[in-house]
Amino acid sequence: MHRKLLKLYDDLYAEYGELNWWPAETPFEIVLGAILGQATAWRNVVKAIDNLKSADLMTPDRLGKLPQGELETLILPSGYYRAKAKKVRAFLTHLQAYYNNRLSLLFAQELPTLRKELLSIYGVGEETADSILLYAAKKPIFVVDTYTYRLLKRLGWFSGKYHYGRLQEIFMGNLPHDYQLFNQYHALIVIHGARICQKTPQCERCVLRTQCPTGNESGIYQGSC
DNA sequence: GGCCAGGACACCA
DNA sequence: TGGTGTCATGGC
Repeated sequence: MHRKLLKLYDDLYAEYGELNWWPAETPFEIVLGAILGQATAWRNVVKAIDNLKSADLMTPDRLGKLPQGELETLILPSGYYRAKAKKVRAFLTHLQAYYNNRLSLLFAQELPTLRKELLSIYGVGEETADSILLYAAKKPIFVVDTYTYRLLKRLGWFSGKYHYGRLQEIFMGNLPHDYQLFNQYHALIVIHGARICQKTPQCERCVLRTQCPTGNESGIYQGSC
């Protein structure tokens, strides 16, 4: 599996190159993006983030003082806006209560401790916690998402239903725990999946949905849909 | 008009 | 522990 994972990485890297994720200006923006991005097309998340930026609310201090109703209105384009407003609020409440709104203090902890703490916050599940850990706190942990699941299923490297821990173990149990590697690898998987699916959402030949028409082993669709 | 998008949680058996 | 319903906007 070690070699296969590295081969897949090389194929994706050859296709997309260095990506330098996450697409955000600050760690706080990454946290917000991780929450607002739950089960949502990224273009809609960008609209919500832009609204917050335009209102000059991209700090825990200022956003924490914003009334719930106004927060809901600003993040409306990202969908599930009432539920997400509660989640953002829960994170901000935690950050204020225990770290005086300083992300750097929160992130100063060891990975296992920090992960457990993030998971204890309402609205922060495994993927959101790991996205924050990897991209905002720069900890070496592999982020799993639906694209990861589809790709590994397609490649025949994973069977059964979606299971975060099992999917994560495939990568973390067979690759060096390197921050840069995990960062780039997950970014490549998402860019690959998102590009194809955004281009042709209904395409039956999409490698991440059905069978690859070329039958290539890498799982990278090498034709045009 | 229907499908889908970088999940998490509540509830039930 | 696993399965299902709910949350919701916006692009194609």
